[in-house]
Amino acid sequence: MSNEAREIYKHEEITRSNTLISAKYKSTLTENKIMVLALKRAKRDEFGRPTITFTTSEIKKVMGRDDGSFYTQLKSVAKAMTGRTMFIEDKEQHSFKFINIIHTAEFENGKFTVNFTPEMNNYLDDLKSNFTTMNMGILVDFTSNYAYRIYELLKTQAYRVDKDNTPLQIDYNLSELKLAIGCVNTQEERVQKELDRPNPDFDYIVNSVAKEKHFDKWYDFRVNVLDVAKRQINEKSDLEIDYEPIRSGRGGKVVGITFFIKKNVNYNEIEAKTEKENEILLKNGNSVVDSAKRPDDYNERFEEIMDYIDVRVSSKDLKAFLKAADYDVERVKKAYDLSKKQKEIKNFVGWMKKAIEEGYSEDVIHVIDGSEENAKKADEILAEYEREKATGSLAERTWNRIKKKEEYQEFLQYIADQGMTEKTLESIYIPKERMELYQSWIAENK
DNA sequence: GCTTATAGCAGCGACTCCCT
DNA sequence: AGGGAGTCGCTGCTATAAGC
Repeated sequence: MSNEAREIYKHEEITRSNTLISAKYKSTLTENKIMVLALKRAKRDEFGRPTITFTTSEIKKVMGRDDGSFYTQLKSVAKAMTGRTMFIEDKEQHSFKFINIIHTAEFENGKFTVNFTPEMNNYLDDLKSNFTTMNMGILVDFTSNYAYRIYELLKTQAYRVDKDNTPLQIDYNLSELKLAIGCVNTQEERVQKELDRPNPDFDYIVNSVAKEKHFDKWYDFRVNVLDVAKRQINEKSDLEIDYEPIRSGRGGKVVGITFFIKKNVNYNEIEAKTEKENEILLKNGNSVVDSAKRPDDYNERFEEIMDYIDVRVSSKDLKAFLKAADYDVERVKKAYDLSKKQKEIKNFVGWMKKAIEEGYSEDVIHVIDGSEENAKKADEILAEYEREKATGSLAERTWNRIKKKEEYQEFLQYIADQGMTEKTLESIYIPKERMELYQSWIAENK
């Protein structure tokens, strides 16, 4: 896809999106990740209500820890999730409202079940399609939810930035902004009532109606919300923003904010990172892998290899190839070309790594393939087997065998019914868990 | 266990603008 | 012009949670 087409596509996506996700109060990164997964995979139960059930191991993986605090943490996550609201904006009426997303989130018998509110039926499909991988990557990168909320708000306007990338000016009433990003508790009955009116008086709501509000002091708001948002958005997203306060009245009270937004010229790198490494992020439940000693065009090199290698391997393995080759794309390609000439490779990943590290030439391979070297080869495979057994590649291979079976297509259909694609399955579950899933499906259906 | 980030509050001098 | 109300900018303190 050309860069230009990518730009157009992006804008299309943004302008369609009028539903945003926000937390009532502070929410953790873990909660965000689980929320994203829940939205992506929710399906309707027998009453037509959207619902999703996670296994313990899946949750643990997403949370990235397996210690004693797991249960306590999950409790707070569940609590925070039930406070999630969706932001619905009616631009013509110049009003907006928040609706609750989650009815209950509970942990019972080793399963974490999230029940969405019935209202969510109207928005779920919209959310699934609008909540793209890119947004997901950016979302989990923000450590401040206000930063993310401000990012979303400004991004809806980003399509108006012209080709010269001159900063686009957007004015916000301070109270309106505070309501929109969740600095003020919009769950309060009176607040909701006021917000539902056409052309609501935001200053009145914030100053006189709302009971719970955060960052009432301008300085605190500036330092802890605006400055943090500016820093994080400029560092992590495709936008570059700045702002200025609008003052009026006695004492020079700040009554509004003027934002200046433009495209972040450094974003290509960030984008590649978020898109390509998302699955690893979810797989490991960790933040993105270390970036030490990588060439500047690492992502281009990675993509080149990803395009080149047709065999299905995880991006983690692809990265390992690249690293083993000292980030030399040609060395990886050469090894891959060679692999295609082999009669049989039992462990593709292991073979590739070795081929890259030891620089197999066609001659060398010839000898190894020869009958007199069979014993040596068998030993190598055995050693490889023992080595890989510990790291899980054995399961990976077993999984690849399962995928060749006839009933695998039926299994795909089954998980599709659960709202999951093959890609999602493979990015969320480790091979061992995939097999467990597969086995329980066999047990139930065969 | 120490550090860092987020959140919130109190106090006080500095500043801005309104009003007389 | 200048007194004063209202607000800001900043320091410093505390609490909490997450990361190292």
